[in-house]
Amino acid sequence: MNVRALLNKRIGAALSQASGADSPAAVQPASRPEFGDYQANGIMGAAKRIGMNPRELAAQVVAAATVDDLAEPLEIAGPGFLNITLQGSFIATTLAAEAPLSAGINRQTVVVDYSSPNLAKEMHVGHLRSTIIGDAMARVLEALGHTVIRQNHVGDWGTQFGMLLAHLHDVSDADQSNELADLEVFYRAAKGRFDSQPEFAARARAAVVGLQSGDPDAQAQWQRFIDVSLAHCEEVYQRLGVALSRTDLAPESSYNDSLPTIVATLEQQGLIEESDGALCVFLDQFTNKQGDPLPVIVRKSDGGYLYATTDLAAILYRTSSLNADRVLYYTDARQGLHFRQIFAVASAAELAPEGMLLEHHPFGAMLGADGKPFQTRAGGVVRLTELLDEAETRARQLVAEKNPDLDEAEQSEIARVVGIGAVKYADLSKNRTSDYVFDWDQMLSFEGNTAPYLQYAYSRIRSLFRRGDIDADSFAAEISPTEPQEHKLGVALLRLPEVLEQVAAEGFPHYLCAYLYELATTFTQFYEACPVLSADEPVRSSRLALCNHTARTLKRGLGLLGIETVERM
RNA sequence: GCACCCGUAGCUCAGUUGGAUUAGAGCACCGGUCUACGAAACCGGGGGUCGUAGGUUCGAAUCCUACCGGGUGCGCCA
Repeated sequence: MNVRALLNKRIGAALSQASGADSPAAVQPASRPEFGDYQANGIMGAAKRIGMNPRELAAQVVAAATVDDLAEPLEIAGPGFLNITLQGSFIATTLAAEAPLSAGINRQTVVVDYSSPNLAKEMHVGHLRSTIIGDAMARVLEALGHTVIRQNHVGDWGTQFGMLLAHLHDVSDADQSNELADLEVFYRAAKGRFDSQPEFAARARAAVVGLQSGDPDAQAQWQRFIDVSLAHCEEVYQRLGVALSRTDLAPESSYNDSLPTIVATLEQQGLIEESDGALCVFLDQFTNKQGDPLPVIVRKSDGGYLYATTDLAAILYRTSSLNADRVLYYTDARQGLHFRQIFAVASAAELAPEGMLLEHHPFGAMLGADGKPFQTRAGGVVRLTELLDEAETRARQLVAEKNPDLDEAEQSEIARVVGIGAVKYADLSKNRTSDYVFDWDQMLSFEGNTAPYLQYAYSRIRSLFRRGDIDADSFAAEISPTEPQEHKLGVALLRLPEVLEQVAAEGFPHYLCAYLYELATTFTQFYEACPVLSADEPVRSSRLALCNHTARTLKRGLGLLGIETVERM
């Protein structure tokens, strides 16, 4: 149950009735503990609009609002705030009921376009943010009951594959597996020859033509290369715990056949102009350096198509074949203009129906501690496999330091969960729109808003149940919050649904991280103040139930971020 | 030149779409808590004219305008 939405509804209704106009109640969690659990801010604004004294209006709202089944009597405060404190019994029954997260959700079919690496090379840190953030969003949307269709729009087509195929052609069959084991090296070798050997470059271009015209040999070689590259990606996805499989693939090449149709459609609509031999769509709202209209080029002067055309084809596919209500694109911020243009063209050409939501959710760059783009010491790209290796190595050292008594296998497993979780959480916990600084020490710290801190909080609760010899899965007891820390923890536990809905609406997983961190700190405050196992019944059972609920919420929340937990660490 | 994003504590970041005469966390710094329901934790302290200057109003880190500073993008790569 979304308590915030419920309060908005109830108080909003009273406000509309009292003010005679539709006004949002603007309920949000209280900014300070002395103001209760939630506060309604909407009364001042409504009073201004109708020229009424805000405190008078507040009094009428209090009289008209029916909240006595969930809250203590509403309090008017300051210039016209309403302070809301939830009843302990409401907290208890709501937590006990455990309504599904999908309750009350207007279900949509949502396409989430994420990861989308270029298959010509190995996955590197540039792919990390899209992969992690997109995956978390897909999980959250799914948990809320939406139909989520993951789309991994991998780059498997284009001129660069010509040189890769030409180079592959020169390698004996026996050596191919070896050569392709390191795609980064392979790519550099091919690129080196392309730039320095005219004969090779010519063959590379010929290979592109062969590929595009459906030459069986070229196709077979290409397919082989793609398979190897995809296997690399899947290895990374598996290690990251990212739920992308071959069925989620929507490679660029899959749109090849529909590209001429897209251009023809645009032509029929009279949107196409020819400029220097290229077919373009000009839209007034986009201008170039000279202030002239900026084209979206959909077909090059040599007849080839571009990613703009492919993206338009993808929009058509997603609306007509996938029946998407909403499409979310997780790509870096530099592509912002591209997507604004593509969405505008799609709208002008009516490729997407009116109500369909196309949203680019951009993110900033990953920077090193020096504030410059995150690179290896040599200045090269950091491969994801290497990054994840280092995360596990560093976590392994920490585990060995902190808990040397655990056996080797368990230490390794904990290191894996903590190391990978730390990398993912560091990214997810920051506002995705800005650049972020990648800092090993910060993300692996057990202090502050980090994955290890949350995982630790979880493992402490599990430890409590072990110590008490209580089976958490079958444990059930009524929660009756009496101490302030118990009340605060109960309210925090109720907030998961409203936070998830906000994440889904705005595409910001860091809201969920902030929530989980707050939940964990609220829990430790409770845990410091309120003895559990040594308490007398029924307080003991009530507190155990709070602990159990907290552990489940932490695990569930982290799970929605794609982060695992361990029973001890 | 135009467009988009961003300037918040020494550092890394929040700030729920305009809310509460004390702008929050975590690092780092200073000082307290363990013969442990896990100290991998907790409690307290110092540290900010929210880039600058105006404006809008009961009320601004948040909205508007102009500057300053940083990042990114702007015709046949993706």
